[in-house]
Amino acid sequence: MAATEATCSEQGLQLMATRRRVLEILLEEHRPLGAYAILERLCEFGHSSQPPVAYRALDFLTAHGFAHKIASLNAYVACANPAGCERPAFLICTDCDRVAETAAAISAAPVVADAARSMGFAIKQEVVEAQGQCSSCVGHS
Amino acid sequence: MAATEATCSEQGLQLMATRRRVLEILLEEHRPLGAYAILERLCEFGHSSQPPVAYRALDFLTAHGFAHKIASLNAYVACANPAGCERPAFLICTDCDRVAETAAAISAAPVVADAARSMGFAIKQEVVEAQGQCSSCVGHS
DNA sequence: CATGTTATGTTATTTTATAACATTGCAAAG
DNA sequence: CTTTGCAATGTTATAAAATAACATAACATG
Repeated sequence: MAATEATCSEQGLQLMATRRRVLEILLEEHRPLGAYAILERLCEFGHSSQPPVAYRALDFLTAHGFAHKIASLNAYVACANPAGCERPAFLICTDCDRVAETAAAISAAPVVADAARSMGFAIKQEVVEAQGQCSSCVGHS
Repeated sequence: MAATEATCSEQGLQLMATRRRVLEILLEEHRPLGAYAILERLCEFGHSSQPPVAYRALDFLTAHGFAHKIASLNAYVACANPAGCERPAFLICTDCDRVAETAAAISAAPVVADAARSMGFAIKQEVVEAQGQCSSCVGHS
């Protein structure tokens, strides 16, 4: 949160009330939240409850790397390392729904990087999400 | 297609009319198609046009590896290598929308694999999707 | 204070996906 | 054969996720 505020004032970004509140909501949970779940929470705090409210805040947060969208869940999480976050990868526990963020890159996967290079494909952005069981859930079923 | 038929009879899977038709539709395109685009095509061939029709066929095809869902697009593509497909990765061209499939695995990315191992996270399934420009589109804008 | 830009509010709609229940077709057990 | 049980479809309705489009407010700054 502090890191985010710092980055914002550095870069002249406006961390407005709604955006800040959405980020707080995401930080309070350690799990991915759907846009509509966020919206519900938002309107408990007196904000309007129309979808664009949530989506705009999420657009802002994800555009600047303060939060990430988990494509395979259609859900959002706060960034674990807003200061130095590039090409994040996610480990999603299918039992407890918690998500761990780790620095990565497909580029770190020689197989894919090589394939891309040999086809002349220029990678701009990556989605790397692994689903499985976290250490707490591994034994339990 | 032949490979798919072979696999089906081997494993006692039923490649029914709708499922076959959906696979053909996906094979004809080299691009990912949304479920509703598929549905439109389907009903041109006399099938019912209710969403579950498409989704059921897609569930079947993806469950058995004959097709894949591209999570970052909410769209579906035929598998490029139904015979030996495991842990596919996708290179998605944002200009021409074409998708190349390549064999991969996060496990192939030491950074992520190590992170998972050190946290005791057991990876079951992976989503690896890169967006960028394919060789034909790289110069053109 | 006029002006342009950035952020919000609001209404409506589109796109994606699933729940739930009824029906059909067919193969294997009786 | 027939019945019984499963797998696949048909159908209606709804949920869930996302965006379009237009109106309004807030506010720095020239």
